[in-house]
This record gives sequence, structure tokens and C-alpha cells, in this order.
Amino acid sequence: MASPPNAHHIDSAGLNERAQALLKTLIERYIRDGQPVGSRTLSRDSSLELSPASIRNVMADLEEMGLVISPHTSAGRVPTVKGYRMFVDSLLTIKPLGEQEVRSMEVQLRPSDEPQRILRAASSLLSEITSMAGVVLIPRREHESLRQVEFLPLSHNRVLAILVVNEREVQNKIIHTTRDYSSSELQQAANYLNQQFAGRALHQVRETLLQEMGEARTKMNELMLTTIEVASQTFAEEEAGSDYLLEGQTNLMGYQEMADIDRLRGLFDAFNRKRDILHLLDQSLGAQGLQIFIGEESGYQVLDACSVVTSPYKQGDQVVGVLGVIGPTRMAYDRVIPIVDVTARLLSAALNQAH
Amino acid sequence: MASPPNAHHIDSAGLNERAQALLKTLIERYIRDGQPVGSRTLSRDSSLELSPASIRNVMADLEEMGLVISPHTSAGRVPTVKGYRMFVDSLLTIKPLGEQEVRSMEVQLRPSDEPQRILRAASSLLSEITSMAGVVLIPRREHESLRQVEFLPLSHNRVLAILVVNEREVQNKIIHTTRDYSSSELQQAANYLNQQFAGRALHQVRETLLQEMGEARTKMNELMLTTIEVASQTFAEEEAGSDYLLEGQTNLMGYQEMADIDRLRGLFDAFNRKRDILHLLDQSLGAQGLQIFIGEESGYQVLDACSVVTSPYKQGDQVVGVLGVIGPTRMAYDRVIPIVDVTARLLSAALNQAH
DNA sequence: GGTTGGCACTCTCTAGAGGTGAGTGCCAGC
DNA sequence: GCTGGCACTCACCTCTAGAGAGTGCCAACC
Repeated sequence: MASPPNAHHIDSAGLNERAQALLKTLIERYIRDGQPVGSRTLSRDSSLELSPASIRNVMADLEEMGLVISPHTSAGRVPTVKGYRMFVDSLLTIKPLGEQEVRSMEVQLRPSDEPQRILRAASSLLSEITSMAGVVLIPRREHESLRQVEFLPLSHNRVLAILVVNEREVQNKIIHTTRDYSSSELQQAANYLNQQFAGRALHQVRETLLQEMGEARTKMNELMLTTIEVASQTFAEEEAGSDYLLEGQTNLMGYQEMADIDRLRGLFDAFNRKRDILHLLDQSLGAQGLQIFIGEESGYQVLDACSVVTSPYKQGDQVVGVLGVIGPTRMAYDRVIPIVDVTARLLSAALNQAH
Repeated sequence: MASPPNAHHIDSAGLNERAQALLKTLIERYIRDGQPVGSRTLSRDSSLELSPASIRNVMADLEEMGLVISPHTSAGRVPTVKGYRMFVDSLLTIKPLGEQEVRSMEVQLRPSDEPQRILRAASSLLSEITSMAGVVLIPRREHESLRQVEFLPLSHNRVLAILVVNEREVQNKIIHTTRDYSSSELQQAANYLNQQFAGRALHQVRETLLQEMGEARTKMNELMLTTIEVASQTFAEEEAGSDYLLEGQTNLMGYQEMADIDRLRGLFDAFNRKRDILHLLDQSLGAQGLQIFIGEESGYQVLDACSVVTSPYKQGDQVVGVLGVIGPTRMAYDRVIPIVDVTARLLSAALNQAH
């Protein structure tokens, strides 16, 4: 299933079948009601016919291996990150989504002229059906191919550059020039650029431009100088880079494990700061397939009490972004995993299909 | 001073000078350290030389008038909304901002080609210097005047419409037409529209268009039909309407009066839902000058523990938006009021001054 | 030898009791 | 009208006791 070999993968070897089964029921139970699970409960819950005493022996082993821990002497056991990891990697049984459910998701992700709208819809969708926070990384300009460029003269040495990319997305930029250009000068420059570069990736355009600029300028005619001036600014590297859409943050306030207001504030600050979350999502962009970060695995302290489930989505056959869900470590992985997986597929489909 | 006669205004009549002075020190003290203020403290703090016992008599009067309340029998007094209202309306002494402070605010609100950027800067600025949440209502399209319109043909009966408004703001819209138009057809349509409507307000353009559409179509030539088709869509009423920029929400998590996670969630949900906050800001848009909503005065339950200080800002000599600060009722009004006031002025200045 | 019941032990949680301190309301006297 | 005195109230803290849940260990059983 969607869970590929993961950097954090823990082998289930060294754990007999019974221990695995018990770990599984323990975690399922803990996910269900958030209380430490004791041996008596476990004995009733598991299909194994074992007395609490026997189960205690197994628990002692699991604790020694660092898969579970008891918050204090007389409480039941709670899974550790390592425990969750093993659960997710080798014990989990995924419930595939119902057809009905998939269809209703599909409705919310209909194709549109504005990709931004679909991305936001995906983020909302994720947050709504999981009751956690949904996140969608916005495709970077790098992946975009130029369809058309136009220039409009504004007053005071300013020119409005309009880029149409990917057939239906539009970007504007106001650039400042050394002198006022006439409408027709700009028209000519645009024609030249469209002829030369339509269909190419933006970063290719940028590189080629840089190269041409390097060549002796004296050789160039007036038109080329104009073109070079406006184009170099138009296609200049954006410093901003990547960004994401986050929805349903407030859902996270509903969970007890987030009840600590300082921890919560740290998390929300991280959402606003964006850097850490972006970095995490970028990582998932590289890996192929669904990714799960459990608790401290993410490497960011603010996410210590959270798990993040991500999946990349595509435009054409190229991965352009990642989407996912952020919630408490104690989340229903068996539901969240297929939800993230399906949403990624549906989003890809919607993006590839013009309105 | 910035505080205009307010709908909630309470007359200070019926309160002798001493009572006023004591209410003032009580509220100042309470704002400073958030604890109920007792008669002993008040006796030491106020410049009046009165024993605690005398002060208790005054307190009893103030309590009867509903200006203060004691959380329980043996605690000091805490101001009520009505108390804050009187404080703000007639007792408050405003500290004007230092020149230095104003200058450093000015730096963060430099003019820019992108008004959106300045608005965001204003919001951040407000949140940073007050350590509360800053909010800026985005000007509605209604207030914008058309400078230029252009059309680019896309594939599949789609046309990209580009509006340049207010000299330096750009808006895009993809519209769907009944047939493919050629570049030159669109160019002609754009020329016509620019000639007719440049400099007019968008809503004027819309009205005139509707009128022309109503006239018998048969009289029109091909060009006019084209023009009407693309223009009517381009200038169609936006359903979205108004929106705002909110920064520093997480600052609100620092205050004890917001420590209740459910109340906090309600507030954050309201921020996301936007409707209530927008409505409140719209109200302030109508009123001229600085406005203060204390606690329940706003009329929205989620804001019961908050105060909102707003001020409109202008483009040219027309009010186009509102900005403000949202924080706990117990805020330093004497600082917040001039900050909001000055920020509104600086923002207006920055917007009216092209880069 | 794995499994089980028994048992002592540990730890959290809750409720109640008692003490302390801050602050009040009221009253009599200045 | 102001003030000191005094009884009273209430939140808050600490301490204690008891209940409940669950554990670890051990000896016995199959």
C-alpha cells in the first residue's frame, strides 16, 4: 500500500506474532480513546485468549524494546514514536475509502480555470474530512512553462509584464525601466519573446536570457536591447520561492494533546513563520509516494506532538507539489492515509484537466 | 482628540471628581497588572490622600453604578465594560507617540508598487508594536478607477482580461466567450473601452455597460457585440466582496484572559469565517474617525473578551478601508489609540504616493 | 516452560479539613 | 465626611486519607 520503505522504517523482526498482535490492538485502542491501555483491557480486546498476567509479560518486553511506555507506574501503556512507526509500517490495516466518499471528494475538486482555487479546495477538503489541519504546497514557478508574455506601458518608466503560464495561470509583475517605452516597442519585444520561448520552462527562459545578455551588447540593435531589459526583469528569479495553503488550523485546538497553550502557540507560530513546515514539505516533494512523519521524526520541536502525512501530486507526469494533513500523533492513520492518498490523486487529475 | 462622540458614550455626569479620579487609577492599575484592585492599593496609588475605608465607600458607589465589579466578596474591583467605556470616553490621557517611534513606523510603510504589500505591512506593524492582532480591511473594488483594460486570447474560447486600476494595481480574470476571438478583434474592443472608460470608477463602468446592453442589439455592429460580450464579463460584479488581512493572531494566545482554549478557538474560527469581523470593520468604515468597541459592545459573542480599536484610511480624499487592532479588553488604550491613529495616517500617505 | 492467579506495591485522582491572606461591609467615634 | 476597628467571606494552598487502576513478581499449575 501507499507506505513506501521509509527512512525511519523499523523491522518487525525480533517480535513474535503475539507481541505484534498485542501492539496492534494496544495502539488501535489508544488511538480510539486516548487513555493508557492496561493489561486487563487488552486481554478483553484482543482476540488472543490470554490472561492479563501473560499480557503483562509481553508488555514488559515491548517496553524494553521502546515500543510502548507507561506514563507512571500504575497507568496502562501508551505507544512511543517507535511503536507508532512499527504500527504504521507493518501492522496497520488500511480501510479503503467508500466509493460514495470518493465521489463526494471528487465533487469538491472539480477542475477550474484558477489552479489556486483547486489547491485551496484540496486543503479545505483535507481539513474537513479529517478534522485536522490540511496543507497544500503551492507549485513553484520552476515547474511552469511559458505560454505567452505581454507588456503594457504604465506611466513613469514602469511597465506591466503579464505572463501566461501552464495554459491558464496568469502572473503580473510591474517592472521599472531606464526609460519610457512605447506600446509598439513593447509589442515587438513581446512578439520576439513569444516566438522564441513559448512552451519552454521558465527556468530555461531565464538561463537562455542570461546567456544572451552575456554576449557583447554592442552587436545588438535597439529592439534587442529593449527586449533584454524588460525580459531580464520579467523573468528574474523570485526571491519568495515556495508557499503553502493551510486550512483548519483551529481543528487542532480540539485535541487534548494540544491543550497546552504554549505548545499550541509554538505550533501556530511555526505555521505563520512557514519556514519549518515548508522545509518538511519540500522533503516530501523529493521522496516519491506517501510519507509519514511521526512526532519527533519530523525533526522540528514544534511538531513533537504531531504527525504529518503527506503525498505528492502531479501536473502532467511531473511532481509539482505536496499535500497533507497535520494532526496529533494519536490520529486514525488507517483513515488518514487513504484520504491523503486519494486527495493527491484527485488533485492531480483536476489540475491536468482544463475546465 | 482621536476619540469622537461614540454611540456607546457614557456621560461622566453624576460622578464627582474624586470618584472619577479613583476609577481612572483603578483602571490604569488593572490594565497594568491584571489583578483585581483593592482599596489599600488604590489608597497608595492615587494622589488623593484617602484611607482605604473611605475608598471602599466610593467603590461601593461605583459598583452600584455598574462601573466596576468584584469577582468575589474578598477580591478587589475590576472594571466592567461600562467602566472601560467611561474611562476611554472621558478619563483617558493619551500618550502621543515619540517622534522616533513614528519615524520607524514610517519606514515600514514605505510606498510600493503593490498596494497589497503595504496593507500587509500595516497589519504586521500594528500587530508587532501592540503585541496584539493587527487587521486591515482591503479596499473594495468599488473604490477603484479604471486606468486600462487589455484582452489576450487564450485557447478554447477563453480570454484573459487584464485590468489596471488606480494607476498601479493589476487584476486578472479569465472569461469564457461564445466563440474564439482573434487578437485584433480583442484589441479593437480594448481600444474602445479604454477610450470610453479610462479614469472612471469601476462601478460606473459596470452601470454604463449594463445600460448599453439593454439597448437594441440589432443596431450594433460586430465590434460592439464583441466588446459588450467580453466587457460585461470582465466588469461583472465580484461576488466575493470584501476581505481583510490579519496578522499576529498568535499574539493573542499570550494573554491570560484568552487562556480558555474554547474561547480562543471560537475567536480563531471567527477570524477564519471572516463574516463577523468583516461586518464589524464595515461598520467602522461608515463612521468617521477612530472607533473603539469594548467587550460585548461589538455585538459578537466571540469578541466578548476583546476590544477592537479601528480607524479608517484614505486613498485620495475618500475613505477606502479600515485598519485596527484586536486584543483583550484589558489593553493599554492610551498607547493603542495613538498607534492605530498614526498607522491609519501613515498608510493613507503611503497609498497616495506612488513609488 | 509458558501461563496463570494472587498479592503487595505504586501512583494518580478526588474530596475534605484546616489555615492563611486579601479584601470587604458596617459601625462607632473623631 | 473621614477614619480605624472588627467581624466576615472567599479564594487559595497544603495536608491527609481513601479509592481505583494497574503493575511487577512469585509460586503454582498444566
